[in-house]
Amino acid sequence: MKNKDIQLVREFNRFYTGIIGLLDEHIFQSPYSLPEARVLYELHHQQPCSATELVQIIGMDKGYLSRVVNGFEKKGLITRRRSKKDARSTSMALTSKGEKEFALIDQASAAQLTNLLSFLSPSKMKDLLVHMTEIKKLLTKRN
Amino acid sequence: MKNKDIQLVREFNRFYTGIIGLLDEHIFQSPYSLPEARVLYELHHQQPCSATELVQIIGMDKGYLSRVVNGFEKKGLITRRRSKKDARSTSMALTSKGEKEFALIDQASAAQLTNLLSFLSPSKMKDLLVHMTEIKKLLTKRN
DNA sequence: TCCATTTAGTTGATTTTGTCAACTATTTTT
DNA sequence: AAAAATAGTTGACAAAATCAACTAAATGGA
Repeated sequence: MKNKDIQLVREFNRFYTGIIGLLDEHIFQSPYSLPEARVLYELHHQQPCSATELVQIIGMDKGYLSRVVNGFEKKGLITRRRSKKDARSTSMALTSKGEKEFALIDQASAAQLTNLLSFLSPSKMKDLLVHMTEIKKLLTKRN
Repeated sequence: MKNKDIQLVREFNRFYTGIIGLLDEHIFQSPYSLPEARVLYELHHQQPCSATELVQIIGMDKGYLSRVVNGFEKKGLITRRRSKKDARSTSMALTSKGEKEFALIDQASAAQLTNLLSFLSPSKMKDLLVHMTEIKKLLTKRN
């Protein structure tokens, strides 16, 4: 593997880290922290699910997650009930209020990205997607 | 702009955030924190430079940077001297020890990436670089 | 020149974020 | 039934980041 190649990939990584940082900024104007937003996102997509599942997906400390999730419950964003199969674990899901909050963040995030990409012509946008798709394919090992 | 397009870009962003997170992990085995490593990186590339310059480039709080940089000085990684033109600002540069530390981190980082990409054939590697270059072009506004 | 304003950097206080280990209550294994 | 493993909680702490007040120097007028 060529050294120069690695340097170029690193340069792209630095570049894209900046882009992602830019996009994460919108969260600072919301009442949720980045990790909270991430939990909300995964809850939306995984529900119903247990804390352990979220820990595995997000790679977050379980103690930390426990607090985040307790906060959500206090705010009425989620419901929790003990699993009947395994009384150690709880089954979590977003309440309609939780879904609303998620939708708010999610839409703001999409809007921010839309804005960031607004200068792209439809054809350039298509190109962008092709490149992204290809990178994802290339970096997802199995084949 | 199509809604679906935005969703796809967001999916790529999530995917790539994971990749970058994976790569950042190597830092946890080094005696430097992520922000310290970042400062070291920028010092290496910008030196000689002032704290204000680093603040602008990295987008870091100046108080925070001040502490990081003071720590570096105590460890003998950098030298500082008052600028003659403007006695408020200091001109910083890496010492040879600082350069050595930077090189260690930098090489470890490159090695980690090399490892991550080791399964790519030379031709796939070339493809990857093409896509990255194109994305960078597309997202760098001016033209 | 003098004075007000701006700028570079430091410091203390505080908040936010994340980590770790101990602990309870269950479940699984043997 | 005892031992080991697992889910989640909690307290203590450490690391990362923010903010405002402060010193010292520079700058831009009146």
